[in-house]
Amino acid sequence: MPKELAKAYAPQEVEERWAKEWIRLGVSTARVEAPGEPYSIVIPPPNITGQLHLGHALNNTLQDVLIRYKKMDGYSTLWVPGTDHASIATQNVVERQLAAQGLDRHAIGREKFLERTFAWRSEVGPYIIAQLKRLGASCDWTRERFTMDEGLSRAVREVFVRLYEDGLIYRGRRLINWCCRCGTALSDIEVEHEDTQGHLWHLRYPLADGSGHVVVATTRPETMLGDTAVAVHPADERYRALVGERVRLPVVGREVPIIADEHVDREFGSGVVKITPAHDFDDFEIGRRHGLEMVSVIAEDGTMTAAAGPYAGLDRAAARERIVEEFAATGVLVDTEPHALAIGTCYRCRSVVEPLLSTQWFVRTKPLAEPAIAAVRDGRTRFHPEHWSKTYFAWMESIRDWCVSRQLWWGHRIPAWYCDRCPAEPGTEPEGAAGSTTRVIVSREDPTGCPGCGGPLRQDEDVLDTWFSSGLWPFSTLGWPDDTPELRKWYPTSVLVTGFDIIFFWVARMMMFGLRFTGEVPFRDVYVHGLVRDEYGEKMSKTKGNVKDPLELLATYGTDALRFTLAAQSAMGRDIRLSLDRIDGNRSFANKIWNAARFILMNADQAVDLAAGRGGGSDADKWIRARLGRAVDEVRAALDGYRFNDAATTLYRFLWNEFCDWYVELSKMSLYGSGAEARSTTLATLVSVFESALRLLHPLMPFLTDELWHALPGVAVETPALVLVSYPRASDVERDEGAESRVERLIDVVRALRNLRSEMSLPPSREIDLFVASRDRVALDDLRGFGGAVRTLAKIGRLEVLADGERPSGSAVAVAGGLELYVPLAGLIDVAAERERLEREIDRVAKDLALATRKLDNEDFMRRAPEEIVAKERAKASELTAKQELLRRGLERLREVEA
RNA sequence: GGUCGCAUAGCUCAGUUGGUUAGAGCGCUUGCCUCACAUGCAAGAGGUCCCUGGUUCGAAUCCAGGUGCGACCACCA
Repeated sequence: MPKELAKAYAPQEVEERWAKEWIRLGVSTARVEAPGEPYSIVIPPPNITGQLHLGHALNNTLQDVLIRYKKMDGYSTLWVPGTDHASIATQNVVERQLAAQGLDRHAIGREKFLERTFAWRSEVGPYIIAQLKRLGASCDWTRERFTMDEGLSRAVREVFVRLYEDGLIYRGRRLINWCCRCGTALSDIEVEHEDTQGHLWHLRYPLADGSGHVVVATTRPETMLGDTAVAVHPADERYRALVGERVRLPVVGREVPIIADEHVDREFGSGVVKITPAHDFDDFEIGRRHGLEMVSVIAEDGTMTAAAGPYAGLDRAAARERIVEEFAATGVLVDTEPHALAIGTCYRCRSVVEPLLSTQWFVRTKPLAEPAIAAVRDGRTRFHPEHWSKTYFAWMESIRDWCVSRQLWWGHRIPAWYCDRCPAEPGTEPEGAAGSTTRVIVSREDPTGCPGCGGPLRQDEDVLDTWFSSGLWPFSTLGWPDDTPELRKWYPTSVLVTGFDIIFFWVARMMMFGLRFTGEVPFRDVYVHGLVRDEYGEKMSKTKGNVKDPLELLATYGTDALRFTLAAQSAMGRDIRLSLDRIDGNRSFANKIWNAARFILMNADQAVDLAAGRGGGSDADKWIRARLGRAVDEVRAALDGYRFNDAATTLYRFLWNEFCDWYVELSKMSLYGSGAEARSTTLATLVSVFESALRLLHPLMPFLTDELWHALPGVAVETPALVLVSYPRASDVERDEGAESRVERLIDVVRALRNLRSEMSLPPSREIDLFVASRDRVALDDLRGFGGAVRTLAKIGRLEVLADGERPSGSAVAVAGGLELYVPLAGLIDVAAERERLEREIDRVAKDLALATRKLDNEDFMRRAPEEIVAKERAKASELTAKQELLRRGLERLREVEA
C-alpha cells in the first residue's frame, strides 16, 4: 500500500530511525562464513579524545561508500572500527585536567594516573563511535577494537620481542628530539618545523695562545657552553693555518680544538662554526667523526645543567638572554643580525624541541623499509592518486632509525626488564654507551625474576610511540599473532582510505610491519583524499576558529546532503573547500528525490509488478531504462576507480536532469492520457527505474534511499535494509538505442521550441502553432510518434507536417533534431525582434561552419586525421550548412513580411 | 635548498587516455505558485582554459621555460 510522504523531506527523524535500525538489524556485521569475495577496510582509528570533525566525516563517508557498494555487489565485506589510545595526545589532555585541579601526574603516581585515564577513556571513547554511527558508517560494530585492548597489546608485545630477537630493535645513547614540556623523546616526524624570525649572533672566541681570535656565528648562543670544538672548511684558505690550534671558550674557559670538516659552509657567516655535539644534529655527526667530547648543558626539563656553570638552573630561554646581554657587555658579541630559521616544535604541544643526548629504544628501519618500497614499486600496493607513491618513496628511501620509546605513562609499556646486579650480556649494551653493567631481559611474558641471579627485576619505565601499535592495526585487529579465520579471509585488506598527513606516521609503518610480520602488504590500495578546508581555502583549526562542526551541518542539511557533498567534492586527491551553498544544493537534491517518490506513490493506485517495468512500453519507458543503464556503468566505473565525484555527478544528472526533468514529465502523458496497459507499464517502469536508481545512489545517500525504497510498491518488503539488496548491473537493464535516439530528438525539439518561446517572450500559458518540415524521413516519422509529447511539453496547439516544398512565411524558425520548426508569428510578436534573433543565430552557425570548413579544406587534416574524425567533421559541416540555409530562408520571409 | 601539487565562468570546482558547440553547482538576468517538488519549473547571459615557446593535421589536455599560489621534506650553524 502506498505510504503518505510529507511534502518536504525532513532528514532528522528518518536518519535517526535508520541509524538505529541498521544497528538493531546488524546489517553490517561480517560473517567469516559468508559467501562472496572478501572485501575489507580497517578504519583509521580516531583518537579516543576525538570529536568528529569534517576530516573524519569525509574519511568515513568515503569508506562507507565503498563498503556499501561492495556489500551490495556481493562481496563479503568487513569494515573494522576502533579507536587509538593516542599515547601522548591523550596523556596531555588528562594532564591538563589534573593541572586544572592543581595536580600533576607525579603527585598521583603512575597507577592512579592510568586508572584515571582508563576511566576517562570509557567515558569519552563511546562518543566518537556514536558520532560515526550517526554519520551512517556501516562498520561491524561487534568487532570494535582499541589499540590498548588485550589482543592488540599482545600483538604489540609480540612484535617488539621479535624485532628485538632479530636485532631490529636496540637501545642506544644518541641525540634525540626531546620535548621539554611533554618530558619525552619524540621521533623525527613528530617534530614540526616552524619558520621563525631569529638572530644570528657573531661571537668572538680568543685563540688559546693569545695570538688573536676567530668569530663564529650562531643562532643559539646558549649552546656555546657545551661547545667542544670550532670547525672550518678544510679548503678554506683563511683558516687553514689555524686548524689544530685551540680556542678558549668565553665563560667556561674550556680550551677546544679548531678542526677541519667538509660539512662547514665557507659562505655562511664567518666560515667558522661552533660545534656542540650534545645539542645539534649536525654537530653530533661532526663530533662523532672527530671523536669530540659531548657536553650536555640543557637538561630534560629545559633548564641549564651544572655544566653550564654560572647559568646552571636557568631556563634555556632565560639563559640565552643573559648570555647575549653579558657577551654584549664584555665584547664577546661582535655583531647581531636578523636571521630566518626553522625551529623544531612538538607536534602535540607546539613547544620548542631540544636535541638532547639520551638513551632510548630504536627500531632499525632500513631492513623494514626495503620490502615496503619494493611492494609499492611492483604494484602489490597502489596509491591513488598515484603521485603519492613519490612522497612515500622519498621518505622511505631516506628513512632513519625510529626512536620508539616515550617517557610517558599512557601507552604500551616497553617489555624490557633490567637486573642491576647482573652484567649486560655481550651485544646487549646500549649502542653508544659503553660500560653498561645492566642485564636486559626482553620477553613476551612478564618475567618473575632475573634468569641470571634470580633477583628482582625492574621494568623499563617507558611506553612505546603510539604509532607503533597503530602500525599493526590492519592485522592486529584481525587477531594476529594468532592464525585466525578473519586474518585468512580479510587480510590483506582491500583499501586504506586516509589523508596524506599520515602517510609517514601511519601508512609507511603499516607497510613495514605488515610485510615483516605477515609476509604480505597490509592493503592493496591506498586512497589518499584531500584536506577539508573552509570556504576560503584555509585549513580548519581550533586556533583559527574556523572549524565547522559536522554534527551541526548534519542537523541543518541532513547527513545524506553532507555525505553527498563530500563525495562530490572528492576529485582525486584534491583538497575540499567546503561551501555551505553546495551542501544546501544537495539538500535540495535529496528533496527532489523525495518528491519524485511522492509523485510515484501518488500514482501507484494499483499493484505494481516490477518485472513489467523492465521491458517494453513506450519510447519514453525504453529511453529512461537506457539512460539508467548508462548511469549504472558510469557510477560503477567511477567507484571502482575511486572517482567519487564522477559517481556523484552521474547520479545527480541521471536523477534530476533525466529522470525528474524528462521522464516524469513524459510519464504523465501515459499515466493520465492513455489506455490501461500503457499506463500500467509506465507505472511499473517508473517504480522499477526509480527503485534501481535508489540502489545505485544508496552508498552515497543511505538514509534517504533506504526510507524511500521501502515505501515503494512492489519491492521486496521482507528485505529489511537496502544495503542487503544487490547493486544494479547494467546488464540487467534493457537498452533500446532506437528509442533512446528518438527521445533525444524529442528533447531537442522541445528545447528549441521553449527557447523560441522564451526569446519571443511568449507567456507559457499561450498556445502556439507549429509547422514542421524535413527532408529526413526518419525524423518526420519520429515526430509523428512523439508529436503528442511535443504538444504537451511545448504548449503547442496546432501541429502540422508541411508538404514537400511548402514553407510558411512570417514565422519564427528553428532547426532541431533534423527538423525545421516554423512557428507562425501573426499577431503573436514583434517581427523585428524575431528577425534580430535569427540574425544572431545565423552568425553563430556561420562561425561554427567556418571552423569545420577550414578543417575539411586542410589537406594535412584530411590525410592524417583518423577516418572517424573526418567523417564527424563532414557530418557537422553538412548539418550546419543545411541549418544555415534554412535560417536564411526564414530570415528572408520575415523581411518580406516586415516590408 | 630539494620535491610535489595547483592555475578553466562573478564564486567553488569538474573535464580518464590530445578531436566537445569547454561543463556543473551556487550567484546573476527574464518569465512562471503548470495537478511530485518555489529546497521548484522554463529560458538566458557570462570563458584570451595564467603567460611564452614547442610537438601535432589538431592542444584546456602532451613537452620546455616563466609567473603566481599551496603543500611537504631538509643538518646550512
